Amino acid sequence: MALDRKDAENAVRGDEPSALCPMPDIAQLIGGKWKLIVLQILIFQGTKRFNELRRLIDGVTQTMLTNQLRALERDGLVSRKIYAEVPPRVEYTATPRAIALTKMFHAMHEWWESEQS
Amino acid sequence: MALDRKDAENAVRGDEPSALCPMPDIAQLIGGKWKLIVLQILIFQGTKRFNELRRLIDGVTQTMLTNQLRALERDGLVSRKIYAEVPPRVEYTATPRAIALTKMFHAMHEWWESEQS
DNA sequence: TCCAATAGTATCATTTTCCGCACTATATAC
DNA sequence: GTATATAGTGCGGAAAATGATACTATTGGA
Repeated sequence: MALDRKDAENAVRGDEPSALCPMPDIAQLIGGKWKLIVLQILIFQGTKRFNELRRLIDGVTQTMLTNQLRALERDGLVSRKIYAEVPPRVEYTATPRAIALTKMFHAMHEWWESEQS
Repeated sequence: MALDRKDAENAVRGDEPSALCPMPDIAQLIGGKWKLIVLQILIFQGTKRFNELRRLIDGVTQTMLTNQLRALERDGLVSRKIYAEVPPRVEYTATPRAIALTKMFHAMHEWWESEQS
């Protein structure tokens, strides 16, 4: 059920927020080649360890996965728990801040599905 | 109102779609430094001409704006109408496919707002 | 006659992002 | 004693994205 132009313009003038939040700032948080994929997995499949993510994400390198996870952690979107074991174990979990993105993922998903028709 | 972990996991197992659509494909369409900004403007503020967009988007160069608009047009997200006038006039409009992203923008907006608290 | 405005294109430079490879530590298993 | 697994770090380079600059066409107006 696609919205038409009228709906879209109402979204600006009505009670609804205008959705004109700063995209560059948002891109800073969830942009980049792997961040959305990582978040998608952690949000919808729960906690994962480093190498589990590595295996789930096709084509990601160790370096990049580390980078992106560090950035997500810095921005409070994932939490990192280290277990003092050998071999080492590190688990990554989506924070509430990340889980609040669930609706956005669903909206994206619906959009994507409607495209495939 | 942030969702908790349980909600997130239910989203996978319940009737809801899992929201595990391919992020790389989506990034192809709406990734890039300027695309989301352009779409945001065209969706929520309606049709704009080239130089209007240029003035609205802080820091964008002519080259990049042309690039991104061409890419969006190729992907059926904006339509381009040329008026045979002098000086030339070219108007860009969000297509229904782009307007269907409205919900996603709203979800992003809500998320962003909830962050600022 | 020359400048202004619009919507570009072409070319090259730069910046940012990303990848490959080698390297580390540790304890357990063989 | 050697190999294995995990979760990394560090370095250098390639590739992709982005930017700067100069150029085009047209015509109305000073």
